[in-house]
Amino acid sequence: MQVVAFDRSRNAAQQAHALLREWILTGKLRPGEGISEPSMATMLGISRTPVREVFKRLEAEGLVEIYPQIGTIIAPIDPNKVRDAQFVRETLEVRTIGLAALLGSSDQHRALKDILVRQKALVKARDVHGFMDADDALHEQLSVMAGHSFSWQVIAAAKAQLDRVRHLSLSDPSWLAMIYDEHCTIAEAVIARNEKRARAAMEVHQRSIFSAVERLTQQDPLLVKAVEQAGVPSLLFPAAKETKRGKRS
Amino acid sequence: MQVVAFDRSRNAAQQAHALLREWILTGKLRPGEGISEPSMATMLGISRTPVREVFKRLEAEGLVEIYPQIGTIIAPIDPNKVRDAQFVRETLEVRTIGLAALLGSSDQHRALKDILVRQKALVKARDVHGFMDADDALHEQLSVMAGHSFSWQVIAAAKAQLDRVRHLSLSDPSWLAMIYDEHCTIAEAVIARNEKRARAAMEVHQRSIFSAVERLTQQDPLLVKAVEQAGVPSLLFPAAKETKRGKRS
DNA sequence: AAGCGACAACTTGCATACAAGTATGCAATC
DNA sequence: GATTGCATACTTGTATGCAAGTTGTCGCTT
Repeated sequence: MQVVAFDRSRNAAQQAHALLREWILTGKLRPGEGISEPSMATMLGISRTPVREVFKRLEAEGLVEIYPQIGTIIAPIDPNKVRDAQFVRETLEVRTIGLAALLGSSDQHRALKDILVRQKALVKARDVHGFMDADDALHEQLSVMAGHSFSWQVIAAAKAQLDRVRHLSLSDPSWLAMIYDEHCTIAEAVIARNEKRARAAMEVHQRSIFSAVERLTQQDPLLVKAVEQAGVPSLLFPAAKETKRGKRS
Repeated sequence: MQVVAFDRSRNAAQQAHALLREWILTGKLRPGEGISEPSMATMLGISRTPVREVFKRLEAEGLVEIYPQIGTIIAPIDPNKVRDAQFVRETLEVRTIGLAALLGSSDQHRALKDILVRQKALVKARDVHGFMDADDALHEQLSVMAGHSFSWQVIAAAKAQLDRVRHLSLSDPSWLAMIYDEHCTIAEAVIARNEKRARAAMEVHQRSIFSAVERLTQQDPLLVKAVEQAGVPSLLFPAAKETKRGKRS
């Protein structure tokens, strides 16, 4: 029960959301693990209200599942949900990259290159966290270039599901280099204003996730929601810590 | 300050969310109008906590804007946001309809026809609310047929933005018949398993929104967020009701 | 020993009180 | 008359207490 220090002068709920989201995406909180509002509140050094707000938001993002009067768990990997997230992201980003290739200005091309330079350094430093931030920045920049900056929010929500699977499936950060290479290919095509090649490169980039779910299903089946099993939450609390259930006073 | 009766045995926040969302989409709560957690709580006969939860959720859906320590307003129509919602919805639904045409089973074809029969009656009855529900049901069914049922949630969020503009722009429900006709064309193509025709019909269906924003901009400019104006919330409270600001006791 | 009932501890949902910040109207002043 | 300072009532953010429901364990009964 480690207490995390927060900046009291800034919004507690936002900070807590960013933190928990990162913990879930990076696997520090594992699928199926039980969490609760009071325990998380004391852990973060805040009250239940902002924690509750964060839980609701994470539920909307598909990262936790709340069972009223029972408990809350980190959402297990649902292959169907991942498939659909992949569908949403690929569909939007492939069309986005086409527009970005057609509409991007040379200023925006420079911004793209800057991000890639930053990413190159982060790959070398094995900084997974920083790389994922830069990854988001790059894809957001592409949405801006396509003239649909708001659609990035939709893409980001879908991307979170996929990033989580990738992180759980591949603990070794060797995939950073591969993604960086794909980014370079995409950026080249965009800067060359070659719509067709950009779309093809983006498709390759997107499809590289496919195998991760299967790998995860094999190496750690407990994290994956069985297709027929509707949901038996009580069976998914293996990480119940110092519980005091049943102990008479 | 009318008090709304809630079913106390069911989730208060969910009911309140459905209600407010409908009020916003149908224009009962107009863009720019100020709302507050306490006043809405007393109006709905519940406490601030579930109301606050609803406000946060509506903010995530882009239907309200929360300014801390200042107030909350029904989100003005942001042309850029509408454009991007249109982009997201069109991109996803056109690809979805193609898959639905290829993959739909005859059982699902029957379900599609059933929805259309229901819609026909609702058009005749001028039941806008019921029609919009059936509209959602139809588009959700298409997502299911395409094998991506989860993506409906994304489409629905974008669709809300567009439905709101349509409702504000066209108070006369004559557009129901037009939409119904477009639905019939789409369904025909899907049942005929004609992917290309289905996609074309869906594109037509989607593009019919475009003119609505411009019409709204002309007929009621106050509802539309000016492009250069970053956001002056205090100026957007023309509907401040029986305020007691400044009255000494 | 096996089955069953009661209870304790936990969960989230809701209500309410307090805290911090902001805008508005009034009043005093220049 | 215009401006500045201040009091007041509003806003959302946070903390906490209570209520309703579920689960698992203990202990009694059979």
